[in-house]
Amino acid sequence: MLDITRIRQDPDIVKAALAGRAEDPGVIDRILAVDAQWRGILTQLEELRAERNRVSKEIGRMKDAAQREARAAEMRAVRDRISELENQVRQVEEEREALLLTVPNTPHPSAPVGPDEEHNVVVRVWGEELPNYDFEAIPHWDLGPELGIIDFERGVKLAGSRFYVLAGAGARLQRALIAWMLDVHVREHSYTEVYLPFVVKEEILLGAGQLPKFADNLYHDVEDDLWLVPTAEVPLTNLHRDEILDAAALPLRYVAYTACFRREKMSAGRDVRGIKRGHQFDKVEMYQFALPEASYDTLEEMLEHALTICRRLAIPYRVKELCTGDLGFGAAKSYDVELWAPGCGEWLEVSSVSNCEDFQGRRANVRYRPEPGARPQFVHTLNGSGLALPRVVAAILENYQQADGSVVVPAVLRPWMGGIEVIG
RNA sequence: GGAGGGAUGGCCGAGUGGACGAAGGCGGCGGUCUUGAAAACCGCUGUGACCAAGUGUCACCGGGGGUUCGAAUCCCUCUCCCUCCGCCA
Repeated sequence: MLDITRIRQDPDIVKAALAGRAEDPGVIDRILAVDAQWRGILTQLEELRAERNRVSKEIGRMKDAAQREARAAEMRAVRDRISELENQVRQVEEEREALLLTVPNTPHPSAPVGPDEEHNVVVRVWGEELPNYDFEAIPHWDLGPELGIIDFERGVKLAGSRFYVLAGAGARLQRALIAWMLDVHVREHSYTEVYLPFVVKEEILLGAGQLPKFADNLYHDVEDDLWLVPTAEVPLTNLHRDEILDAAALPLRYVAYTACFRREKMSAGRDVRGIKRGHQFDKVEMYQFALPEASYDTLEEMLEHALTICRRLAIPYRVKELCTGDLGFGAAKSYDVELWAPGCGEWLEVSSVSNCEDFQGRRANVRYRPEPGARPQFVHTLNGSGLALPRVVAAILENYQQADGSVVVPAVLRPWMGGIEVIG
């Protein structure tokens, strides 16, 4: 959520920033109009409340019953007027809040400007020598079933399209990746591992920015009004909801494994083959609560943490800086990390690392106190996949395949694979 | 799921209709004293909002609603926590 004070003070700057996202800047004018209305009503309301408080105290001190009743009668009218104004204020406030919740974050000035993903900028490429096979690399959706480690038919039987079953060494490989990534981030990158609920309340989705705009893409349990998490970022953002953190303790670093659930309504018909885009997938997520002055250093650092994983898997990757039109709703600046998959001939997005600045901190009310006695400020939050599992599995299968159809297990994973060196 | 008991400031804990944004204690910060520290004593110590920006006003005692001139206090409701029973990985 954007700061209403900032919108009041610099509406044109905010509008210009949103224009870069191909977002309708007219919403800012509507917010300003409702805000002005809200302030007008609030001023009247508070004046009346001040009068009521003053006179009520007088009444409490009065001895004469008739005089007392006369004043009380006057105050009954004031009370009714207050009640009317309270309803109006609440209504206008809700309207303002509802509008504010739909406005995306303003991009950082360093984000490349452009309307869509065509304008993202590749900033780094690693692994110049793409694998040069003396056989034709086949895609994971053929390789997996042949090895008996990915079962699409039975996934569909159980849960419908976009679900699959991992079996044997395939399931083991995914579990090994999760355990290994968590260990690397905990031991080498100083994150604290947390295990989180996979379902959350509506207000938690609002805090992270998935609601109210993206309800279509979420699974919702109507009976208990709980939502399946689309990413661990959602509960992590709210982990310190309504808290004032100790500035000396920042940054706080968390890493969590969760399953992620997405209805993929917006991507219907896209990426239907393979395990690239399913309704359920596993992910190891990095998250940091940072001081505002440090958050852009933190962003670079988190990107490195994700790239460390890629490099140790020895799979070629590239890093893209997202342009203003392709940034996620809450992000001010993002990098995407993609692994090369020679079988399907695609770069697979395995990580997105973002600085949301104080956008989520304000929505989830996570603050810190800069100095003892100083006013609390909103923290900056950063999230980054470290990494998203199915696509890493796909990339491993396609990069490590051999002419006989078997797949070599990457050296770093063997201790987590019970020493298995080859699948097949 | 059934029965009962709770929810007050960073923490503990008073407060059953009017001078209560809230006693007291602990913790924290500052000071006096001290070579230094401790002890003792003194002072300060929640969050947010609005504007006419002031020794200003308003709101907040789990959430929401109600009664009243006036609610931490009375009523309704929801959530969460605790105890006992049932069920269960």
